[in-house]
Amino acid sequence: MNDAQPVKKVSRIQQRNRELILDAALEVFSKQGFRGATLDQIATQAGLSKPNILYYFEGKEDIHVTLLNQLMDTWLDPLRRIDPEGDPLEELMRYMHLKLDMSREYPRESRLFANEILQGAPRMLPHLETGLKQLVDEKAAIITGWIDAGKLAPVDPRHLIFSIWATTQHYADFDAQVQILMPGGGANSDGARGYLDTLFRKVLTP
Amino acid sequence: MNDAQPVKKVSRIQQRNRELILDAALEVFSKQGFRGATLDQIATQAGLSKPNILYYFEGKEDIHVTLLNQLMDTWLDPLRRIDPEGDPLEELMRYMHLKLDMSREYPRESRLFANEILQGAPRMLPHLETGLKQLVDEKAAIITGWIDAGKLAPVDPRHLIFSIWATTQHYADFDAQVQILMPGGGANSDGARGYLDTLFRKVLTP
Amino acid sequence: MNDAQPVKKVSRIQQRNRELILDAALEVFSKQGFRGATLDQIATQAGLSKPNILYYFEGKEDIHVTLLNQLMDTWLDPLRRIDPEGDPLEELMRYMHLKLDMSREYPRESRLFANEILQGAPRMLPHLETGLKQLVDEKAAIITGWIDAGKLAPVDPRHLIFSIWATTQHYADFDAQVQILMPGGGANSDGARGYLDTLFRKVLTP
Amino acid sequence: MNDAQPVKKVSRIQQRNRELILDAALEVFSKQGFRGATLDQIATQAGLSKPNILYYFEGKEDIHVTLLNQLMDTWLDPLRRIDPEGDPLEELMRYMHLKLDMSREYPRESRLFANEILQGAPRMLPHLETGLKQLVDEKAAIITGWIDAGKLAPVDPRHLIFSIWATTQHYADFDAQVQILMPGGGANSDGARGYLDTLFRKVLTP
DNA sequence: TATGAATGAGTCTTCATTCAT
DNA sequence: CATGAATGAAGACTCATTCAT
Repeated sequence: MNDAQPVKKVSRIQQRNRELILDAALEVFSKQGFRGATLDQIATQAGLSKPNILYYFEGKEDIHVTLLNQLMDTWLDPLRRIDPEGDPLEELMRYMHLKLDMSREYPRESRLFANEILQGAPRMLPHLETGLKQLVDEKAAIITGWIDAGKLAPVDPRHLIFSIWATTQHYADFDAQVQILMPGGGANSDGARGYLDTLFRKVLTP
Repeated sequence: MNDAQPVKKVSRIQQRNRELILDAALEVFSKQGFRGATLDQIATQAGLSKPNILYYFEGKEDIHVTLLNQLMDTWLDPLRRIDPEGDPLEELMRYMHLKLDMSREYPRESRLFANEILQGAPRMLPHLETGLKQLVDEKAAIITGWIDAGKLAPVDPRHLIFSIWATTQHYADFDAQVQILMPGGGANSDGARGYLDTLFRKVLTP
Repeated sequence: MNDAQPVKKVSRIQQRNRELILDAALEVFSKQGFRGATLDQIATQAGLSKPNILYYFEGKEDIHVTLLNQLMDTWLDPLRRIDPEGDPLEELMRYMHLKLDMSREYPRESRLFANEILQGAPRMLPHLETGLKQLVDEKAAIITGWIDAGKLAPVDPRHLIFSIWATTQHYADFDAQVQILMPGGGANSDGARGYLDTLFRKVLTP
Repeated sequence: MNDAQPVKKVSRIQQRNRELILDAALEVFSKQGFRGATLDQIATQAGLSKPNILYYFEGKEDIHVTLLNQLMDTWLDPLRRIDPEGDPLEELMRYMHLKLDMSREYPRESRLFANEILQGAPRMLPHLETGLKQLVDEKAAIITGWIDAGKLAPVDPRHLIFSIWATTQHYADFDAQVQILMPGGGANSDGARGYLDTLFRKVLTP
């Protein structure tokens, strides 16, 4: 039970440092964008030396791509979970709330993604064209089915999805603006939740 | 009547070149972000030499700030036009449609703005804190007045505004994604207009 | 007669600096090889700043390739001049002496070339496979014709050419060794000329 | 009889690893030159880790110097074997053929040596100035004696040696070029042997 | 012996900006 | 007004070598 596990120990340092680096990079990339970020900033943020960063990743781009790949999975998970067997309205409302939660909990990831799409998604096009498109097509079909069954108001499913993305991610991506414009600096963030609940419930209810 | 007017002639060239540069810079900044853009790209795009660019502007930052300043005016114009005397629902619906038009006609401006806010608005904070905040406060008060008068459904006016911004600008800022996900590459863009009209009409109708 | 020629003046600076750089690069590359040479050394040798070097050339490789391209022409010129109509023995002896002269006058070029071939000619293969091969084939045919006409002793023309190259370039490429081994430090360099004259005259005379 | 012999065992591993490293280093140095080679390449080629390489050698330079030292002995052996008592012409012809054999069998060593001399022999000057020079002087005296005895045609013995070196090593050092220029890619390598035999026999025969 | 991890000193290259005309 | 030439500062990446185990 007290077996030495030197191999795993080594692996743990690797694991730990890769995570340190990815977290630091997420911080920096999400704030500065890919071109604006420097390895120096990432290294400082991670508490490692610059060459040590390059011991764990092949280069700046490698770090960025690794982040984006990891992100896609987490990011699309709520959409994947929309259950064709569930109650249509509640499934979609739950999806919207999950997206809002993610914007609140993972604003850096949201901004990283926004940055990438804004630049034309140079490093994500393949991901979007395969994984994302397929998933959206599938879920759009489900929504259409619900509408045809009279369980939802008739709306274009893709524009519906866009509007959920746009309104929820707005609180992460445009946070600087939100903080300025909300009385009390946006501290009372439940306003958004209530408003968006009303908004989407009204548009979806048949 | 045949007086030479060198000063004005110069001024015209100046005017023209400043516009050339700003247009080129908008193109480049909106695609690459501030840090990702280079003076070389802007110069090439403008058809001018690099030192000549710096004859008209003090530096890269100066160009960027000038663009943002110019942008703010145009960008906020539709909001300013919301008429306290008009019909509440129609005023807000018109505002939303104007914003959607702007996203369609001026996507570069939208992306430039999005880039800036994403980075934390380092070069626009003053603008936001004074001009924008004041305007939003003022219009929020108007909306609140309309709600209190029973002419609109009761919604938080600021979150309403955010959702209008988010949903309309989405089509400019996340265009790369929209193009991939919409059947036919998003060519039929009237779907968005119809959907958003329904969305906001439903949430606003008392 | 004293017309100002501003355009040419500009061109002259370019011309002059490109030559400065190429000469400096020849010095450095021929001594250190491609990988061993640094832009710093070339810049110092040329009396220019490092970024200024990169104003005139696209990079280290560009300088190297430019040098090699220029070199090929000069280097093959003596071979090109072998005249099918001339006296066979004298044509070949003249060629050998020209090659020896070039080793004496342009030892840096010889070493640059030797370095490149030693590394497997990574940046010259196309040149060798087209220009050089064609030229050697052509001259080999001429030599074969002379041999068939009984005007030269029967030798393999390609190995003959190789031996001329090897023996003459040796005095440039292996100069460090020659200097050590020749009494008087190889100052009396006419020994080589006399020896090679005898060597090739004996092997070529029918 | 069952005594453990850890020291000798260790020594054997040491011996084996030093040889692995030197062979790998020869491969890499001869292809890339000293500056162009990296410890990583040598380690990979040797199948050892980089720090392990540095356990056996003090550094990159140490490996290189060790290689050159080992090389000198082997390399000069054929020259040493020229027998003052033997038949002059046959001794020298045998020497030439031995050198040609070595170029064929040990091209990496030839290139390593050529690289070093090309760079001005920075790490071999002492060797050349003592061992090599003394040996060449000695053999040159023998050749001179043979010439004075009328057993060889009168040629400068040092230039004779240079030409033997140059012509035979050419097939190793300039192999990339030879492969391109010889019909059939130089597969039929006996042409060189016959040609050089003729060449030197003619120049040496009194 | 052996190696995963780490780094200081380069090395190439980019770029906003300045110089000189 | 305009631009060819030039550069200091910074940035990504390499590599021989050292550290820690």
